[in-house]
Amino acid sequence: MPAFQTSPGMRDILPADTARWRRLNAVFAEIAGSAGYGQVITPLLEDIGVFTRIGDATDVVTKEMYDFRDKGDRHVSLRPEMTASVCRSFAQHRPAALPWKVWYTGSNFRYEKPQRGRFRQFDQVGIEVLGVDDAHLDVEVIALAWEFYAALGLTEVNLIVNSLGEPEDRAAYVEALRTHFESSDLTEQGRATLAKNPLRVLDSKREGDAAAVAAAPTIADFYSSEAAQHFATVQSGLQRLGIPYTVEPKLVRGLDYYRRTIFEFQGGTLDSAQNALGGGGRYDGLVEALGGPATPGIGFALGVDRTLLACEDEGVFGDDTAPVDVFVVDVVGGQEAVAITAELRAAGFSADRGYDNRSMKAQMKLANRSAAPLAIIVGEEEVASDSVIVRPMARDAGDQQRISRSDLISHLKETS
RNA sequence: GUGGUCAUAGCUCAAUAGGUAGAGCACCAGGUUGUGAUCCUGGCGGUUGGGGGUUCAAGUCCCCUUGGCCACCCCA
Repeated sequence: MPAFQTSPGMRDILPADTARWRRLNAVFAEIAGSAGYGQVITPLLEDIGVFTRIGDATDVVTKEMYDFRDKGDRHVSLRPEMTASVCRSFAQHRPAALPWKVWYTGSNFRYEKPQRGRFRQFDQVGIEVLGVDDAHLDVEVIALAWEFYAALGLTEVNLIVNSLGEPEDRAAYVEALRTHFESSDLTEQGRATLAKNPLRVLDSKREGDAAAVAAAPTIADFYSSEAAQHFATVQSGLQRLGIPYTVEPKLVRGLDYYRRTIFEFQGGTLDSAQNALGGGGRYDGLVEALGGPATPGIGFALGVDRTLLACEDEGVFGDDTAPVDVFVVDVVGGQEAVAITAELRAAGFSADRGYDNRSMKAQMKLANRSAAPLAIIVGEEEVASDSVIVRPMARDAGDQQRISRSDLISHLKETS
């Protein structure tokens, strides 16, 4: 066992996997960029107040934050999510041109018990839009996430939407829920949840709570006409775009700041409890809570790790390896390889080489393992005749050739 | 945080009722003078996650601890 290993819930992403990470991020950046979103990069560390504004009924804030006092005695926390940071950034810089459309990618930290698809340091990609109340924006935001999954090649993704209504609707509904559950048969844990946040009882997976949850009042009965209209516009927009969705009246989300439209993407292939690939919603009021002007906002965050798990389940990744163009085998000391790889790279070819002056057989094995289509071989004969061997590595790629040393680059350019 | 389960070479796993650790892959070196991918031979490699206990003897039993996984919880 190694003397040191990663902390619980944290891990190294090794070269074998990072290609997928880069692809995922590249796809996301492309989609967000094509819709007029700019990237925002916010600090990993924020004043803890930025996050406590999110709400005191969510475990993310009350139990799971990596908070501590820095050397200046500031109470800070590693960010447990991105939305609050983005809203803080908006309140701090007050961009004049609205809407402010941004996307981001990065790590978040939550001190939870790790499981598959649930890490203490986990990555998200997401977007936030501040300053527009339009229900059509809700449609755009949801559609972008949908497009992203499609662009990755995922097909088993289910979109679930709901509306929490206007703040007053939501408040009235919460009271109705409280009344209902207080007179219902709930488990002990269910009662504890009820005391903190009645909405979350709807999320219970305990059998003992199932009957009470099934009999609970539904949010749809509490919508004001504005909320109902907003939600109807969102749904008709999704239909117009041909995006399949399911309305789930019992969908509630973990963070307390959501109002009106909320949505979640579930992976059809993920049978574990961690099947939420991503989610988001409207959070009008969050910027104000962070000291900014009253500003409507909406966005989503998608879990990179879970999305990658879904990609793996659906087999959307082909061969990730990106071999170099050329592998240089030098059995005359290595100086030739130094010069040749430098020339090749300067000419635009990617090139790797063998080291430690190993035997030709050993270096050829390295060349083979590198999957480079071509090997350049330099031995005594080549040095003596001022030439190199250019050897195609594939079985059916023909014979090797001896090329004049000075013609190497031009020869490769002609044949590639 | 609660409950359950697992932990053996770099990786995937073996090891009869406790008797003192093995295979495949990978890696390295050879297979008659420069050339890989197949094949053959050999080699490297583990105080069996860590600590303590029971026993003549523990990878195999007990306790503690660390970590993975699963469920609850929470959420992406």
